[in-house]
Amino acid sequence: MECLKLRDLLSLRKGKCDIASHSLNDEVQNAQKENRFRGSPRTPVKSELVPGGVPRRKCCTPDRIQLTPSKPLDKPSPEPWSPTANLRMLISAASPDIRDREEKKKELFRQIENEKVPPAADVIQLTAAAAAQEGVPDEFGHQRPSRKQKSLGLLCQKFLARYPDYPLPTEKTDISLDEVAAELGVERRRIYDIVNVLESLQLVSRVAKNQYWWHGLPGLALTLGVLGRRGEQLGYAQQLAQLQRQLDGKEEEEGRDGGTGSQPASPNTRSKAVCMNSRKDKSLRIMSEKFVMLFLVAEPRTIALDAAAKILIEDGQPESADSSKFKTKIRRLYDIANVLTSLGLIKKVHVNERGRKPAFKWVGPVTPGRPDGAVDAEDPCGKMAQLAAACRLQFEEDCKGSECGRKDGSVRGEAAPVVVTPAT
DNA sequence: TGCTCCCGCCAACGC
DNA sequence: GCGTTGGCGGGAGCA
Repeated sequence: MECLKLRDLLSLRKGKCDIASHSLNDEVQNAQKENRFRGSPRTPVKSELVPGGVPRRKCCTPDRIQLTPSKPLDKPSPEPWSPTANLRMLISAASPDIRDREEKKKELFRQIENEKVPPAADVIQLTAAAAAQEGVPDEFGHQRPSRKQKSLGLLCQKFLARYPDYPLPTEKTDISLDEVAAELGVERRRIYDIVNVLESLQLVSRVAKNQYWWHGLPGLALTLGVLGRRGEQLGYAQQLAQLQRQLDGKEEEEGRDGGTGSQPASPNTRSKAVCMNSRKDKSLRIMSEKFVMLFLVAEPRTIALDAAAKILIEDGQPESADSSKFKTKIRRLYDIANVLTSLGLIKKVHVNERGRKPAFKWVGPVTPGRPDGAVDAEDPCGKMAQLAAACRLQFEEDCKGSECGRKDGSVRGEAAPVVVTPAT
């Protein structure tokens, strides 16, 4: 039943598959769209600020915004049984964690909307997390935001709060990096970090210098499907399992050689398609894609940070997996993880190996590309599996007859992936 | 003490 | 040459 409704959703966004495969893989087209801004150059968000400069969560098109300025999450949806509503309900029902997150999200929006005249720097404090932690007084007794209050995750939440989760297919929401940075009171550099990760999930796409389009969550299931399949084709599951075994057995050795002592994954498990050396290939967007791929193919869906870092380092530069590279990769993974956590796709956990080993657990929808539709141990009712089935159907429908459903599993703009052979 | 990750330098890139 | 983009690592906050 739910699946049929999701199929209806697809009819609204035909061609999304092309978009996904395009921006995931087609560097050439990315280059072509440089400075070719196809939409209206204005950023509607600015006009939606309350006098104090607090961004108000958008729920629809700019026109409708003026008519219905109240936030969408606190009011009944105008289309309570729309396909997207069904999907959201499924997601929400599937996990208490996700329900908690929704509540926190509502609280965040509530605070942002209710607070009056907050200077940009103070906006940082208007979050659920910030409410629990006061800023640190400086030498003048002023409250300066704590480290947590300035975190990328929190910044990402505020960023996300500006745009509707499920924009109408017809509406084009522009994002001006300069404006967003100014309104959130941060440097543009930080916005790049967020946008890059969002771009890896197709939640936004770059249309010109400083300009992005907001796509929102409707295409997320499709994107996860594509990433999941690519992850499988790249042999990430085998790499991960192999590395996990190595890490488990060589903890002591690892401590001596700076944390990169494990042998690189066998060349057989590395696809030529992912060899990366250029600046672009090392971008946060690519790294984020691969990080997500790891989650989508991993079983269980918990990945230690060091394991992910090793795979991502060795993916591109097997010969230079030194300690500094490892540390840098870890830093970047933290950046990515913060954004993914804000999106509610992963959550931080610790695996019990010699105290607390940082790891992240996938709490988002199960990848639709996964054939098993595996039921989480924490999902005994199988609601996640239900969502997985819905997502899988959506994914397959979207890809039917389109290039991203090529038999070899490759996607448009990308060479057919090399068949990988797991190392013995 | 080690984990976490903010911050901003500066180089690659594109026009 | 200049503005944009974003890799990178120092170092400080935090548990």
